[in-house]
Amino acid sequence: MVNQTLKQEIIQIEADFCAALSDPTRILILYALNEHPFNVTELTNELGIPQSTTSRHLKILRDRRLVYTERQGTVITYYLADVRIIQAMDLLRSAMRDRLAQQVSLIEEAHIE
Amino acid sequence: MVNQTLKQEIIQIEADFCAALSDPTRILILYALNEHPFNVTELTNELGIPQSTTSRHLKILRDRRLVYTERQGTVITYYLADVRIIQAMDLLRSAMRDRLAQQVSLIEEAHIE
DNA sequence: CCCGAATATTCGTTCATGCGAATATAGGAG
DNA sequence: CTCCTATATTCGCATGAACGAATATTCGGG
Repeated sequence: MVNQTLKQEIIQIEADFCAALSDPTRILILYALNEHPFNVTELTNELGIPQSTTSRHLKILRDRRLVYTERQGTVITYYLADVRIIQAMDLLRSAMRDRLAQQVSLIEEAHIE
Repeated sequence: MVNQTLKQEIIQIEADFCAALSDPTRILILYALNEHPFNVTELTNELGIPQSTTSRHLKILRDRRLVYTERQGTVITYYLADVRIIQAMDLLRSAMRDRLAQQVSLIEEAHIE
């Protein structure tokens, strides 16, 4: 059996990976990069937030290998590292939608009675 | 086009959903519930943590509809709400594994040179 | 109605995270 | 070497999340 400490570390890495996804700005960045690559200035304009905020979020995504970069001169272009990240988000989104729909219908039933 | 405020709220809900997944204890709980349902005491023993901690985490998962409950007397059994949650985690896990493997091979290449 | 077991909540503390402004660094042009 | 643009980092602050101990609630049995 696998070392217990190792297992805990893997789970911790997985949690960190998910933590990267638990911020609205970073989700928007990932979905944007899923459309096509962007550089920092473009993303900043796209999101309408300060440049330092964009860079801070990109660092978090970069450190966790959710995105990667290419430099052309002073411009740095960001790419989505793996399409499975978006696939996972879409799965969560569909599960979430069903949970919320169920919740809504329960509320509606309650009103009828 | 969809209301911008509404879009932001949906993204926020999605972020909250992911935040529920960004804690090692909660990930362990979800994978455990994927095997079979557990009640609070069983989960507490399984995880080896204080009972209040288990309940606190379960509340977070419950509020976000990642799990649901059934009561039998004083015992409350927890169920995984949607298998897609685990599917999404597995997708993220496989993407993560590839990123880490790539990182490791880069380090090994650096040693050779 | 009271007790005990199961579960949930509260409390105070500690640690992590997000923010925008300001500042620092890096690279190309001249 | 200097300036300009693009990007990254630092700073102080404010908010949020996790923890364990202690306490509260809920339910069934007697």
